[in-house]
Amino acid sequence: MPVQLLKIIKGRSETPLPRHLQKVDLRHLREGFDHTNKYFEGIVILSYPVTKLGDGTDFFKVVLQDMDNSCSRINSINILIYGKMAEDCAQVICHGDTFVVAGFKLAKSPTAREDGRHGYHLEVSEEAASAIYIYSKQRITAASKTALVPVAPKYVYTPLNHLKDGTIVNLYGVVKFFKPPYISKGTDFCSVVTLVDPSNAKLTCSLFSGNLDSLPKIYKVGDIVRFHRIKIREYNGQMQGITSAGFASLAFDGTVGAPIVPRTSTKGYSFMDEEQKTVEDLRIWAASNLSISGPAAKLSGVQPMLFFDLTCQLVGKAKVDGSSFLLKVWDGTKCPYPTWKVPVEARDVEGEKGHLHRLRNLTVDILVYDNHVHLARSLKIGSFLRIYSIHTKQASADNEDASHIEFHLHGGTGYGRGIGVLPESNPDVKDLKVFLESVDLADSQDMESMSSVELDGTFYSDTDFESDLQRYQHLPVTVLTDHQDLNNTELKTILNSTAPQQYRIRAKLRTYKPQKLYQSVKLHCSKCNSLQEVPHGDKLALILQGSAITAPNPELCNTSWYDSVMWTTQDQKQRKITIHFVRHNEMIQQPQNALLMIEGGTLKEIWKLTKRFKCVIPVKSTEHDLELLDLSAPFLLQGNIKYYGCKQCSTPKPMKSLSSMAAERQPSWEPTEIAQVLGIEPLQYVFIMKFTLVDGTGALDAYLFDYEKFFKIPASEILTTDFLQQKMQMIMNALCPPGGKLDDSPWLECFIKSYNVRDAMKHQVYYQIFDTTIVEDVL
DNA sequence: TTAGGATTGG
Repeated sequence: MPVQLLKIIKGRSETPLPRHLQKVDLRHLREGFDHTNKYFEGIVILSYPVTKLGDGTDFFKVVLQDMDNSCSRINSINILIYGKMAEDCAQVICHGDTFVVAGFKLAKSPTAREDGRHGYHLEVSEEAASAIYIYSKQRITAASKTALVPVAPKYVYTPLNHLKDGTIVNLYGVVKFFKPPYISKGTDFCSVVTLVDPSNAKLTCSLFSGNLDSLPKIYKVGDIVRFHRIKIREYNGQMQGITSAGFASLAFDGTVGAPIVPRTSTKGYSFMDEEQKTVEDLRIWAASNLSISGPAAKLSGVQPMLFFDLTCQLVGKAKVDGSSFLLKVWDGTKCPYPTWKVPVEARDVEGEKGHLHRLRNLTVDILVYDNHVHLARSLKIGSFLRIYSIHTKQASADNEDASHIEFHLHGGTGYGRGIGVLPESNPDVKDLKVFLESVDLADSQDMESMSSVELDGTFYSDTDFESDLQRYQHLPVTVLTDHQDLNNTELKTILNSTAPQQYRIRAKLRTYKPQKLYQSVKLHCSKCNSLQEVPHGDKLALILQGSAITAPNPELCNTSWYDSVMWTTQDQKQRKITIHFVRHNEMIQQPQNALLMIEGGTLKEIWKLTKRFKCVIPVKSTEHDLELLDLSAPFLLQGNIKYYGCKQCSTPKPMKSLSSMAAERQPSWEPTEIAQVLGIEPLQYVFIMKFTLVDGTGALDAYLFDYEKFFKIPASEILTTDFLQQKMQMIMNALCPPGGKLDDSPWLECFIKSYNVRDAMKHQVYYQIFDTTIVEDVL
């Protein structure tokens, strides 16, 4: 077959395909069959950016959906286009185009298990005498918008246990080991990084770049990285990663709950909400699956004859000889042992003389050797460093002098030995700066006499010191968002006063209920003021099962404002599922903006749909209209939030009421608006807790009724988001240390209101916390 | 190309 260039044809009848070509069905793609005169036709549902392979060949990947088998479990296939055709094709195709490929080569798809597409992919290139015909975009047809074919993210990330030799992949991982960038024996910088992920596989990567900045900015074990276009090779029976053309990386702090700020030198990188979730999930996984050593060592805590990583500031530096270089650093704490001073002339030390003198009792000399000299020489005075795997060497026993310790950074890169420069934005640097500024140099001068040997255990560890500091500073962990002008009132006075009144108080949290925090989340109707439990998933599953018994009414399919797709499950149950896609401007909206209604879906199926589509509404058919299910089920699912309506205050309307919203210029599908047009009084998620507060004059139970202001965590999201649950637990542990004495508890500053509750039998005064919030740095 | 994790010399 001759090489044919891409053709764009307006209507398919205008230029028919060559007559010798016969259409082949997805189901009939088999190895060993002769596909020479066959062509495959499908709809473009996804395409990826053109990339270059290791050898410089252009590469373009397109995913096609087979319209003849759109209801089959596997109805899409990857098309890999190489060389000139890749670029030609990428320039003209659009999502939704009809795409014909002839003269393809069939090969096993290495990604079939992950992407759920056909077990084979089609390879297309000029060399293989392939031809591609693209029919310009037509109005979306029913099958392509079933969009159970999801519009996948732009990048696919391969779990570490699915890596194949010779592929170029994108991946995420948690750093288990790393060597900070060093100058290799070749022409580039090198960094070696070992990653792990929840698949429990491990991947060691050798990363090279002439540009230091383009290597991943990893500062500690437990950091999370995202690599794009890393080449996978097999080496000594194990998979290995290596930089390929176009390699790019992002790195993130691995601390659960820390802000997710990508560290990268790449401009214009893509980073979606979904990827944010990936990072947070990996953090949580790593927290319980990766042993990350405790808080970093300080000079005050060094042990002789060991290796440690030191975060410090560079005060001075000097050349010693050809193979060693001196770094004078401090971290604000004092090393409890006498330390070795490297003999160099004071005039040969680069650094601010006055500063060097003032800090002389707090700085230590670190001698770095061989391959580290070059980098050490380039360091700027005042910069913040992390020096990895410093050896604390005790002076030899036969030395007549008093024993002292020496700090060496030996040559080589074993165990990640090396020097990393930390940016000012690094959280550890921020902490260190604050600490350095607080150091009273007069103290360290006085301590000089104590420095020889003080090993009787009277030194406080840093954690003791910090918790003491917090205890004595009396800084409250909650603050008022208003009423700053009020004075504090003692709890005794409040308890002896009549209600209703408002007070500012300063108290400690003795205990709280419920202790199981998930039990504190309820649903509240602001109209009738009722509270109810959040329905359990099992209950919802039952309601959905019940509604699936009602067969969808075909007359309610494909109306003026939505398009419907109906199919029957392949399993024994032969369940009928119908999805109604609401149209806007005669078009189905992009999945992330689209609203759909589903009949007969299971909880799992609905859950999956919410990952792709903005809004999902479970419905059932009646004789004349689609209707909401029983209000024990959510009237709407959006993201990972289920929205419920109040049974007492709602008057549900048929679904056609929604058509007016669809006709709006830009339907926002806001839950409150949807609720309104459907006659639903929405319930709000709320935290309800009882805090027992004490201040030395009395004890008072105050209720917390909080949508999200107090904890800065939306009550609506906590039940479905692990890391928010962890965060809330950490906040409560900070407010009320478990098992701790009251002395260890921090102060809370709160605004409370007293109010009367009377019934026929009795009268009681209650208290509620208002206008109060957790301080930013409580964790 | 370089490194391919796996301390300890000066």
